[in-house]
Amino acid sequence: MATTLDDIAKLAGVSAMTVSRVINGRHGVSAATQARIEDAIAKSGYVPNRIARGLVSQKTMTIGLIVPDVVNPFFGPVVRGAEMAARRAGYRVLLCNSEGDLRLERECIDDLVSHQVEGLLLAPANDNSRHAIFPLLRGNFPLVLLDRTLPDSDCDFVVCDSAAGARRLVEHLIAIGHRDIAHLSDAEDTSTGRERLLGYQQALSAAGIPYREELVFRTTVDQIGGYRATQQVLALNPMPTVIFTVNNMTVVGAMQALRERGLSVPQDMGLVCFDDVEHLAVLSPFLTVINQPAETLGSLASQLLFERIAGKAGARSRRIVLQTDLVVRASCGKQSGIPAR
Amino acid sequence: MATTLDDIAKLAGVSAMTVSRVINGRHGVSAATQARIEDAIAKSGYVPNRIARGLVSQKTMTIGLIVPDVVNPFFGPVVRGAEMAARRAGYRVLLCNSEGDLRLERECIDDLVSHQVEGLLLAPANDNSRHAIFPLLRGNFPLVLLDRTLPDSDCDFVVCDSAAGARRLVEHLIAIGHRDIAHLSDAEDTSTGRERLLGYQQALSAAGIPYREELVFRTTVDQIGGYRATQQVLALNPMPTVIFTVNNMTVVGAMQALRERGLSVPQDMGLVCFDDVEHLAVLSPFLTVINQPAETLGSLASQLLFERIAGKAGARSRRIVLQTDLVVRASCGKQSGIPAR
DNA sequence: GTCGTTTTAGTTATCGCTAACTAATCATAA
DNA sequence: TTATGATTAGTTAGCGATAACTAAAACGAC
Repeated sequence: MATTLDDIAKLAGVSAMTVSRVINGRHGVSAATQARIEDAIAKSGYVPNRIARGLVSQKTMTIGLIVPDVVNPFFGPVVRGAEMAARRAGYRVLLCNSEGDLRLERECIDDLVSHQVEGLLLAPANDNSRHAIFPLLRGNFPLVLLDRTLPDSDCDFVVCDSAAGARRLVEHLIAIGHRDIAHLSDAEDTSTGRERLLGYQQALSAAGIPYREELVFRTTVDQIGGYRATQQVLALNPMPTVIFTVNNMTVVGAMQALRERGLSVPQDMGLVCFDDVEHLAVLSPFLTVINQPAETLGSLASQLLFERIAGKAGARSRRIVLQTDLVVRASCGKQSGIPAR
Repeated sequence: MATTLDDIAKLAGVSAMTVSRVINGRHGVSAATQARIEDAIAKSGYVPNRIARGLVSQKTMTIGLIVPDVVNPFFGPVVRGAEMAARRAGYRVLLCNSEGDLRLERECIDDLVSHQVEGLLLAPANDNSRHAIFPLLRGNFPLVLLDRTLPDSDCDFVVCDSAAGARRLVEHLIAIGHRDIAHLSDAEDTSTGRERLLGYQQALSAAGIPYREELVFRTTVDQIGGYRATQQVLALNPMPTVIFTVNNMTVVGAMQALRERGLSVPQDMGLVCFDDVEHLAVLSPFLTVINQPAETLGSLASQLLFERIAGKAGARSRRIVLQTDLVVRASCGKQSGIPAR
């Protein structure tokens, strides 16, 4: 296991350099010597030490990927897309889970840089993540943001068009007759949250429906946040007819709160959200959602990153905005007969 | 960005060794010098190179984690559990997605070893994964298997009691009146598949119901496998009254096939499986399942691994078998009034 | 004031590997 | 035969950090 290049060299009766040449497929080694060395390598189960190689070549063949929540089904495909693209480029992915915590996220960034990743894919926790990436940007460190953009940060990114998606979703709600539409938004410290709120407002405005501040609830974008915010929604009098939650975690909490109150969807309350979930979509297709191309997001971001690492990217930052799909199912109520997809 | 310890040393007008001492909090540096060095570090944004440090100390502070499918919601919590436990121990996780492919899995293993991970968590693709780990076991490389065991491999592992889980699930099906129970099993090349089949047989046998080979369908444990196998089930005459699928991916394919044939669950056909899915469980709790403690699986496996890495584990392999929960919901039919959980 | 001890800082070698150079061998051409 | 080049293999140095040792001050005790 712990064999080194020198061990192999001794075993084969040659110098370390000759072994290195064989391993890296360089010419300048006779067939006989090569065979002897390959034999020794096979026998000893030798595996080259990439760490040492990386020290010399300054290439570690790893990139870092930081996501706020690996359990969120949205990030599964993102990770997969990024990982596959990385593999195709001969790279490995160091994955970190920031849990949406800024301190942890910063720790992850420092740690990954310290591990000499050649580039970083970051799905930021929130706007304040920008402070952690400023040093990277100053140092021209290859970095691609994912899912969310950051203010004041001139940087490559791949995101979805949250405003357009939200607008389309709310337009649909309006079209089927909803007027009082509650929105569970995040604390307005993420680009996605802001844009989804914007899309919500735009759709209302286009339909001539006044925007009512009291129908928008700030929450953490997790299950418990959705649960609490929904309790607030249910305290309204009169209640809205539908709830639009900012993502697929809040919608779970919302559903819990609705069920606790004995309200059924969509009869008593409509419920729609951002992010589709594969299992749910097939096994119980009832939630009307905006579906984001998560795997594409991951693989595109990887590709941008590798172009940067290879120095093929130029100084200007590249901004990729992917479009989303409206998937109408039963949970929005009214036209509940509309078939899935 | 590319600053090194030597750069800092020059900046502060000291030797590299003195800087190293400050960074590692060793004593033997005067307060004045220390302040000067810390100043230089802060100004330059220097981050120590762990790769180089690892070369000297032979500790990279990384472990590898190989899962067959990051998109499978079962593995999300597993990854999270492993990652969090690793962080608590000061380690980082190199995540690889083997896609259930043996060649890819072996590549991942070699690659991770080559990256000098100090240990490896492996959720094996199937029994043949054992060939890839034999060299590791021979070399006493810290390794913990996860989710599945491997034949002929004396090795730490953390798995769930699949046989007991399947037995309990099928016992329930029998108890509510099912007699013709189809089972979508895997190709009988994984411990989980075999044990779930065993549990199925045990439950039948205990109830005096003869085991019928023609009700068991071998399939790949993914969506398309579940889809195809279910088509075969539906070709049977007479059809069984319920389908028990080996995991949460096959159940999705099964559902697709049922829907295509216009069959509804549980009225026309019961459907149950291994693995719960958080979103599904809350948003649309209708699938009767065996729930596995996935996050615990991940964090326990990590803990075992760190004990091994620290040399506190001893020669004997530790075998941890976690118990599962039966969650009865509507999809198994008959007693569809039973509330969720 | 001398000796010994402690504190502070610098030197050297090394982790495993490779770039760049050098040395030795052999073949070929003038 | 000697010069010229091609081929094969070895040597040296260095990637960035640290362990282990050494050297130079600084301090106190007698």
